[in-house]
Amino acid sequence: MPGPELLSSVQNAIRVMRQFSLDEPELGITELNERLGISKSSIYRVLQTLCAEHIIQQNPETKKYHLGLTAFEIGCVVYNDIQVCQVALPLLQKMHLKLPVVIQLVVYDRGTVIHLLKLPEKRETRTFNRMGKRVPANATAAGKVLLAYQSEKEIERLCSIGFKSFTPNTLTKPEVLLSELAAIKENGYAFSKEEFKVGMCALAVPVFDEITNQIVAAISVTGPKKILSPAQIQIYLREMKMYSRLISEQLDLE
Amino acid sequence: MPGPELLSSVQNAIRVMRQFSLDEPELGITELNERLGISKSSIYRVLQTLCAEHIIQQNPETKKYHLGLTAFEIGCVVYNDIQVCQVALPLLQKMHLKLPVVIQLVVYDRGTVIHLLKLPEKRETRTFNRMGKRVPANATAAGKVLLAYQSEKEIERLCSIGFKSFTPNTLTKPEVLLSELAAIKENGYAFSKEEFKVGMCALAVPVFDEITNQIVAAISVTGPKKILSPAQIQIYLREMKMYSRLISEQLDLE
DNA sequence: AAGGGTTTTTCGTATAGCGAAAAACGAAAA
DNA sequence: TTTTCGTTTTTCGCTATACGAAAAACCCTT
Repeated sequence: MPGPELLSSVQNAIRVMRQFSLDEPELGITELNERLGISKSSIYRVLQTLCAEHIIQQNPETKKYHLGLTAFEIGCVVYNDIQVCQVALPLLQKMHLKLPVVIQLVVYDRGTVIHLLKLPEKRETRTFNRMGKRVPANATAAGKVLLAYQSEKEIERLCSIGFKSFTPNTLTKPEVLLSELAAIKENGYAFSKEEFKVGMCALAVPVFDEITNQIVAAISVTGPKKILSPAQIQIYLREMKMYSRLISEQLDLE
Repeated sequence: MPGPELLSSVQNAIRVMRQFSLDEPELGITELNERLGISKSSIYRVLQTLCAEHIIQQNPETKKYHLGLTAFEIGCVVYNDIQVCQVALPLLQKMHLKLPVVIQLVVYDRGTVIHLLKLPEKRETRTFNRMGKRVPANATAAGKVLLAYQSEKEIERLCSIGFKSFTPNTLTKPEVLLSELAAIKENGYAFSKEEFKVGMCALAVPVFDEITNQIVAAISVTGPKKILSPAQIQIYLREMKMYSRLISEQLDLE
């Protein structure tokens, strides 16, 4: 395997783009140089090129750089491509009317999950933020559901890499995780009790594609410990499973 | 001004990324080669590089390429950066409860406007799609509002380039457009009667930053001709102006 | 006015990235 | 099956390109 040679300047450009995050939306050349170890001149040229296309924009005040509207535009194309978002949003909004808790839709991506949608605990609250956030699959209910239905090979691959821990409850031992995944497939849902954030619990169910039988996403409900009492859990699960089925039904209709 | 030299392979990569759209989410090497006039080998190498980072993914069935989750992830960072989205969404949702029509939030970008949010005519409908869509500023109500408050220089620049027409009603003549923009600043709102799509009308008001007094976005209400009767327009405007003010007030609080 | 921190620019060199063309692949037709 | 056509990959030299180091310009802060 020669591995087709990749374009190093494009790789640099991508590495630069990925440095920007919610926590650090603005970065200067020196910071990027330190973080990436790419020479300042290269960083500068990469930024110039990305700026010319408005993938990145420069703040004239601070001289620092941040992601621009073209990046947003491209990201939206992906979002609109992802069929399950389009189908799920109106349905989950309906569910949200009945159960005004934090409802999320997430997909699997190489050992992590990415948030596609997030409905807040109450209407009116600051809402769809954290869309696009990536979290590890082993530490969340939705992640575990998605993991449970991945191929053995993929699961093994992740086990061989190892898992990060976030709270004392995070599942990191492969043997523990594997039996948990088996149980999840058995029950059709996953529960996470403070495995990612202390004090927070979550419940998740899979969403399948009816034709291929592949898992395409997971729906999760998140909240503080007390919200998810055993009695409540049953109520939530009922709704979640129903909406999961509704989404599945609509998935291949178009 | 020598114009700092830009990285051609990065430029190629960007041009490739931008080819993907809602209408053509999947493209092959040959198609990209035809559209961009870049040699197939270069296209191939660019795609390989982007694939390695999951900016683009290859459909193993068709061998064609489409934008990937990393592109979504990056786009979301931008979205979450844009303060006005975060502030406006819950407020516009409230407005939407009172007025269940199509409500949009858009920003200006070099002669065009980009949709940040779109609330559908009714709850439950397929909703936030068309986020990220780019439309010309001269042909929509929101575009005209945003244009009205741009610098003279910018407006002149656009006039010198010229405007595209979409319907018989589209404003393309600079002198007509300029007097329209003056009227918009006078009235504090813009109206578009079938200037972009036949049968469709729209109403838009500006959203300002209270500190800088700069225009940061526009709120628009769109619908078929009959929805926007003169009497209705007054009702809509009242609400729109109120919510615009509410958004402004919250903008710099954080 | 001077200093430390930036961001830009310059410059020579090595190599990365280019295009043309050949090879491999794959689906559909014969 | 074999052939054909339209893809996508790979190969291969050459040249232009993108590289890093270091110098220059800039810009706040003191």
